[in-house]
Amino acid sequence: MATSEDVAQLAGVSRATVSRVLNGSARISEEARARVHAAMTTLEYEPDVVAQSLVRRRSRMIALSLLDQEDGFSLAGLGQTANYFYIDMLRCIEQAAASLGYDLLLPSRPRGKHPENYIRSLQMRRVAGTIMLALVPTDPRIQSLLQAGIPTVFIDMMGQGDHAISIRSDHMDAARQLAEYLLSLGHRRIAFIGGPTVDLAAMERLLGFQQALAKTGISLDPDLVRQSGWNTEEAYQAAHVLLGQRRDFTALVAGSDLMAIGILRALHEHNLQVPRDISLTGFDDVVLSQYTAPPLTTVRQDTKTMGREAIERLAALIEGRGATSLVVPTQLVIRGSTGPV
Amino acid sequence: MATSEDVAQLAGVSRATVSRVLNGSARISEEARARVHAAMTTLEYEPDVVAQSLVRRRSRMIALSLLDQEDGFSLAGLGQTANYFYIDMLRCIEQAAASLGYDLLLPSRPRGKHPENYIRSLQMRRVAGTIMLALVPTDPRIQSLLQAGIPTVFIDMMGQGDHAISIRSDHMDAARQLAEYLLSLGHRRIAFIGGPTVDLAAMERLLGFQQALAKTGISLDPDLVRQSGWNTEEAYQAAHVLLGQRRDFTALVAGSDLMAIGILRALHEHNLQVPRDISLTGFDDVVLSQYTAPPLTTVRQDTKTMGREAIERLAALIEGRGATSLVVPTQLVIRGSTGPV
DNA sequence: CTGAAAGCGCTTACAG
DNA sequence: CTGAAAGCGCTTACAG
Repeated sequence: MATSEDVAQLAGVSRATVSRVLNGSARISEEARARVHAAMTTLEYEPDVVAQSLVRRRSRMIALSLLDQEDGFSLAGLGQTANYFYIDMLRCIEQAAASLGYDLLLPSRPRGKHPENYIRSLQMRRVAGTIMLALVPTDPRIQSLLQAGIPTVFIDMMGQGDHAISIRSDHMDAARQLAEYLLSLGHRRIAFIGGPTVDLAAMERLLGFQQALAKTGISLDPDLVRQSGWNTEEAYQAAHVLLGQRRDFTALVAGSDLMAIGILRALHEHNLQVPRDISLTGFDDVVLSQYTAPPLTTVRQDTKTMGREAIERLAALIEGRGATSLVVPTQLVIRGSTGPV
Repeated sequence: MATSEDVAQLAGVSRATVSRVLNGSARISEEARARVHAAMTTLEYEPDVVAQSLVRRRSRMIALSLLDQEDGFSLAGLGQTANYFYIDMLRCIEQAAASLGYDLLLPSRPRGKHPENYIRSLQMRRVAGTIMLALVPTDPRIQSLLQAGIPTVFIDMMGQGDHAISIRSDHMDAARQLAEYLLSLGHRRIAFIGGPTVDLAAMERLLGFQQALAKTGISLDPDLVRQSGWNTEEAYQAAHVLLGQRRDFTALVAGSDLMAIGILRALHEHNLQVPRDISLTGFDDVVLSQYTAPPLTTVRQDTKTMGREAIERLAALIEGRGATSLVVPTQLVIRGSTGPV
């Protein structure tokens, strides 16, 4: 593999000059630039990113931290139904990162969970920035990260600082769209099985829903509002409990699509047909929600925009251009799981 | 952040000595070792992995390449139902990598798809090895990788060389277990909607199934054997076509759990009840297959073992200890989607 | 516009 | 057992 020295020799210039054309420095004669370019192509030269990282004190890697409330691994939670949504998010992030020439890194963290160790390991790896996805808001690493000044984008959670912004869906508005749609179908007694309300997104969805109903003078029966974990299993059980006690509602709003899948099964087992007996809605619009029976009415999070904006704004932060937080709109998707009363 | 120079000064030794105790060299006096260790802890020293990579010409990063027949991105395919299985695989890989102190890298590949570029970018990043997951066997990068001598583990596909091994499930035996179970329930006319037979795993599953039936003197009706893409949608459609033509079977074997989910919906739409009218089986045992109605009988791939062995054997390859390919057993999981004739 | 030199933080023969 | 020195492949003031 050719080095900048090889290129310099072939082009008859110094390594400094090679470096300058490589980095697009202005003060280079056209002639030198041409010779260097020629040499680079004949030698198939590609700069050594490790050496660059060492001297620049910064790599072109973005660290990914996600979902690790559970056991400290980034991908660990992905297999759980609670997090299927984030898979979509991840692919959009990867795509955006690649188009800006950033690698994605899943750092191993052998030395315990002290947040300082986490930060140090990021610094030692010279990561340019980090994307934090779906962490619990109390994760101690968040504070350390904000203090360390590593450029950071939080997705789906709050968090700001000089070098940090956040990107989230407009959960309240999403819930409003769903509520208005159900109201338009004539539903008045509506049950709600949401995610854990310690989770901001879950809380916002509940609030948005309540407020939209209130606007029409309808209030949610507190006993018809339940919560469960984000995963399919817990939602399934919560639905069972609810159905054991109450049946006097015509629509049921689930906190997420994957929760809706569990709830669908519970309804099924209670011999309730969807949407004939009960209308059911999800949240997120994961791919799978097209394949339930019936397919789910839900509200789509715009993962593509979120991923692209996350990387672009992170790049701006890295390059010192500054960036602001963003709230991304959602879109109602009507399918077969909802119908008129 | 402290450097080895700082440690050396505080401990009253040279950087060479610091480096030696860091790397566990034998020829170090107990006293020097103790002083260096003391200095390292008071300074909270951690070696700079970038500098190490540069001089050792090798990092502690393992590159991940997966699923990118589609558009060149590693995570792109994960969101599709066809690949939900690999999410499980990934988390097991990450866990194993972390426990051996390897980072995982998702390299961006801006410069087109030439396999040489791919290899060069891995070399420039000094990756220690690569894990290849679920690529199509004709992917040109595979050959280049084998030639370049970068330690590689192929998961779920063949491929061997001096520095490469493969790890796969025993698909034929998995299909045999399924066949024998269905036979024991009294099924004789069985339909099969498998994955694309250009895919080795799909082919092996079909063969294993056929052979197990043949042992009992039963042959699969060729017209009852169909194939579709691995995803939910295509399987759904294939099932529709099949059910439009034939109904004279009592069991249907799907090529994967996610395919089974699509097929389940088609059966539903044809007013066929599972398992009363037709028994249905999946493959893989993804988390979701517990939550279909009814839950799926399937055969579990041991992702945990596969992930752990992949990383451990890759580490062996990296360290020049050598390693051999591995076939991992599967396990029948009986749930509600199958019943007696 | 361009080159010589120093330096990024480590490791590793080479001597002793 | 240990240190001085060279080197990994780049970038960047500093001069000119």
